[in-house]
Amino acid sequence: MNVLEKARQMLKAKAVRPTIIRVRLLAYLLTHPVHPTAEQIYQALLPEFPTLSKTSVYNTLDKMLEVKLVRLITIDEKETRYDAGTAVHGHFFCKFCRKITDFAANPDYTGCQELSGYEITECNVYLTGICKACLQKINKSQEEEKAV
Amino acid sequence: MNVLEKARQMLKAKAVRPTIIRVRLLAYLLTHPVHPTAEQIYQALLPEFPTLSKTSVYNTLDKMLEVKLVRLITIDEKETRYDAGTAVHGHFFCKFCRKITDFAANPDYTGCQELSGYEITECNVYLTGICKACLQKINKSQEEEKAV
DNA sequence: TACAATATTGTAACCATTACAATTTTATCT
DNA sequence: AGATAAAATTGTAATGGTTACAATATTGTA
Ligand SMILES: [Mn+2]
Ligand SMILES: [Mn+2]
Ligand SMILES: [Zn+2]
Ligand SMILES: [Zn+2]
Repeated sequence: MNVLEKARQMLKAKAVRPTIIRVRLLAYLLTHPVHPTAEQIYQALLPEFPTLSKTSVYNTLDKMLEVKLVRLITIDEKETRYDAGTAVHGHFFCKFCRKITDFAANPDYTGCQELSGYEITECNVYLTGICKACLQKINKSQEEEKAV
Repeated sequence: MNVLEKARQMLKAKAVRPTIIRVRLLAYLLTHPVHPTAEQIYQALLPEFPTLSKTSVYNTLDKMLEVKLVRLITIDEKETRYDAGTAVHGHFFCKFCRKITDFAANPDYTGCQELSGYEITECNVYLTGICKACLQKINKSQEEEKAV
């Protein structure tokens, strides 16, 4: 089953009409797990849907958020990002390249005193720092500076 | 030592000039650990500083973020909130009353494979749901509905 | 095909945040 | 104290992501 059919199935399973835009947008998220912004999604779909409006992107994302096919990533305060990854996982945000990467995280706060009696529906673990690739770049440029 | 003097000390320790606005703003955060927005901070300080500008609030907060006297809470995608709480802790966001409460959380991701070689500078654990008080309100109104 | 419900579009507005130049305050030196 | 320079604060305007809303197009059903 290709990704378009998969997206269609996922939408149907959540009783969301699998319109062409919804299917392609969800398929885009599934095949591009880089936590894109609404703007990036819009730009990516524009060639295929020349009349696409950004409002449709937001509407579609809102719909999918409602039924939990997509989750919101607010680690970058500048703009919201979206993730079709359903499995529980944490997010790391690199301050240099601004990329967001996944990592394994499955925190359990059921035993937490302060939260007893609370109903928890979403969980996000956000780490911020510098990724390996950027650290290497920084080290390299520092060495070059020393050499001069 | 009162909170103003404490705020002054904290600023000095971070080599940030303890100007009157900075001292009062930090003192406000220390005495109001409710994770206020920039707007709320501005409104709270306005009576004391009638000429206060919102730019100053943002400037002051940015300065304190730089030296880590304050941390950013991005759990509510609508607006950024600020926290002078330095100790490691998690945040719970109630979708109904929009209050953010603290809870004990000290995740350790040093052994995480995906992050080996990464430099982690910030850690945020965000939980979203419905707080105890709001759940009780909802239950009560549901009972009343039944009764009618 | 006709109809009603739903989805999509285009435009304008909203609003938190930022840019920036002008003004004021502060620290330092004579 | 007065002069000077650096830093902080202010006011205004702009930015940009997001939302409101009415008009248009598409879809499902009979
Ligand atoms: Mn992810
Ligand atoms: Mn807190
Ligand atoms: Zn990076
Ligand atoms: Zn609540």
